[in-house]
Amino acid sequence: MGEATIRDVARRAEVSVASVSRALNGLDNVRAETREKVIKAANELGYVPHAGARSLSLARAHAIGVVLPDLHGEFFSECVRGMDREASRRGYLLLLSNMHDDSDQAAVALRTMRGRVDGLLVMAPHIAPETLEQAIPPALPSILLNSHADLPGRPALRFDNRAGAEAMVEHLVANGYRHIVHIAGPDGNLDAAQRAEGYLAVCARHHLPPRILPGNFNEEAGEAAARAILASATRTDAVFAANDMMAIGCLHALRDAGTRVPEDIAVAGFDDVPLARYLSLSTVRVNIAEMGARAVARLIDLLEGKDMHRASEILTPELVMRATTAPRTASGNGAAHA
Amino acid sequence: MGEATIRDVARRAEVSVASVSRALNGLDNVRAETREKVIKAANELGYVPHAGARSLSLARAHAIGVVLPDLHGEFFSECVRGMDREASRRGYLLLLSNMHDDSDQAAVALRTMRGRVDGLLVMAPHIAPETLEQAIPPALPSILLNSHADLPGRPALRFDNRAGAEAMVEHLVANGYRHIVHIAGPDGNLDAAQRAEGYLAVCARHHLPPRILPGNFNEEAGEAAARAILASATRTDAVFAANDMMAIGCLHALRDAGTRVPEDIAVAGFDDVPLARYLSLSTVRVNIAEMGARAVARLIDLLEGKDMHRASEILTPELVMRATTAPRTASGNGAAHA
DNA sequence: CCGCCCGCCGTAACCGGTTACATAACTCGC
DNA sequence: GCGAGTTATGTAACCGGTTACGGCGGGCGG
Repeated sequence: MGEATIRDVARRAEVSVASVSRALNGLDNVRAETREKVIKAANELGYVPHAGARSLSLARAHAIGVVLPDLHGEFFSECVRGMDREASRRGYLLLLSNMHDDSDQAAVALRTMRGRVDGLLVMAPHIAPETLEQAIPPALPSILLNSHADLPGRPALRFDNRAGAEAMVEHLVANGYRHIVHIAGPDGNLDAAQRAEGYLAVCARHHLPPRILPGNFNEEAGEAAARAILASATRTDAVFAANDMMAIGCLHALRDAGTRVPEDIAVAGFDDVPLARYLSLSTVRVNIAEMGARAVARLIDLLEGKDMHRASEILTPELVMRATTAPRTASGNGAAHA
Repeated sequence: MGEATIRDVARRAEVSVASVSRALNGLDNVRAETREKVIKAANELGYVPHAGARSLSLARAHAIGVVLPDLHGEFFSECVRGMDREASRRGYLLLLSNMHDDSDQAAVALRTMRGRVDGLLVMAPHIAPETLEQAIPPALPSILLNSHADLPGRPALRFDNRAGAEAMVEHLVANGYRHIVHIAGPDGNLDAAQRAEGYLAVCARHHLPPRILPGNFNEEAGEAAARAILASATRTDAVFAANDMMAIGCLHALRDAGTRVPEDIAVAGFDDVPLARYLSLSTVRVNIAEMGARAVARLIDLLEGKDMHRASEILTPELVMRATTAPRTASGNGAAHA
């Protein structure tokens, strides 16, 4: 019971606590002999410094708080993985708190971080900037991920959703598609809104009539959209969904109905979830892990005063062209592979 | 700069720090009037208690440390999600540290948790028990997840990999398959070893000749295994891979080579990753999120002295039967759906 | 009217580290 | 041989909370 404290080590090594602290932290103003005595005593006692006490007196916790919404699957784990990689490389720990949409809960999560972490990484695409602003302890350096607006003192990192969407729609146009439908993401979601913007911009540029179907990022919404498309009188030769899951739902529903993809209708998504590759779904890749790592890197730079670039940063996603948006040919150019 | 401390609040409310502490923590020995003064002052100053200091004096951090290996994708996120759900429900935070295989690094990760967390959740299927034993600070309550042996004072939680594997192989046998090959996981991985055991047990039970191909949990290993199977003279009518990713790799490679699944060769995996459903892959579902949640629940019970069940716990996985292991018929019973 | 008890509150010690400052010993130059 | 400078060490204050303990005033029983 009761781990050894620094005073136990001091007693055993017959020196003062100050010397123990100095010896173990590698300060140079201790005699080699003393240092050895201390290290010996520490080993014998199995002494491990109490990080909590340490961070209290240093006013440095060497931990960063991560507050994420309830995102699922790859997105979440990739993000955390990237963060962890960078954090552990630089000697920091991650304090994690999922917040489940509810914005009160978010506030609570943020408060409980006070005094445990040196800085915050907050991803909250669904929370209003003002709410966020007042929920974050003002003195805590923090970086916003994929959030709404910029907040005064807090740099942000986000993907250029709009550019990604534009690139994809341009790609569709270049491949000969003209009647492109967009399946939107949920209302109020920033990523979704920006992707829709990109779609609209390209439509306007090429004088194509835009057509947007509602969605919510779930597979079912994609299926529903497919049904709507098939039932509708308006001609459609390509679908650009605001995320991969909807694209996949749509893809399945279309094929089940006997529609050939891409010969009859092309389908594209956004995110490049692992599934996408298996289904040969064209999509826009956002490198989540890298975003996480960058965020951590920037936050630590900020914490350690090495903050060279103080502006917000925008990561450009990459177009991934696969079979579901193959160039349009004179007509269906061969059977779907069995 | 410099958040308000409890002494600032005390000064402003014109009471002592003790009263502030009592008032804010809801103790009953403060006059209502005093409590209000304190709360008012605290709000005006935007006071948020310093969790680090709090945990130092309470010897309670209300945080639990999670040390996970570098697992990817769903497995990781599901696990963390389950943990977080339970933890936040009970007012705890998660301190996360991925350890990247290297066992020194694991030791470091574990040490830095001292004094920050009240308990530990350790998943280390690849680290020897002795190494683990001495790396975990002895006084820190902890629960082992999917690890090798039981350690003296530390309860463990694990999946019954063996039972899951047996169930799947029995299912294959029941569906008429007799020449079943197993693609193994990486050496030294406990999950992998137990799955192989289950496979061997069923083979022995039915007097079927076992055949094991090497693997490493990656998709490529599955593809390689498929090539080996196709090239080999020995007849094979079913493949049971130690995890889904290998099963999926195998599935693709087989189909690319023109082999029909399941008519010519059935394929089964283990894990039930989301991909499995899309590919209609039969598999064994392990509810990772639940394991995470249970682990957290048990750890907190332990911490709070509510530890009723002190034994290790074993979760039984569930068989998920899909198209890739459909019952064997007289012969191929129809075209694969277009 | 006195003593006791009780409710409310403040002072100060404590959690386990770090570190400013004081001190002591020792070197060096003159 | 002595003052200045250097180096190694110890003492105690501090980080920001919690809480044991004691004081004080008021109500109450005797």
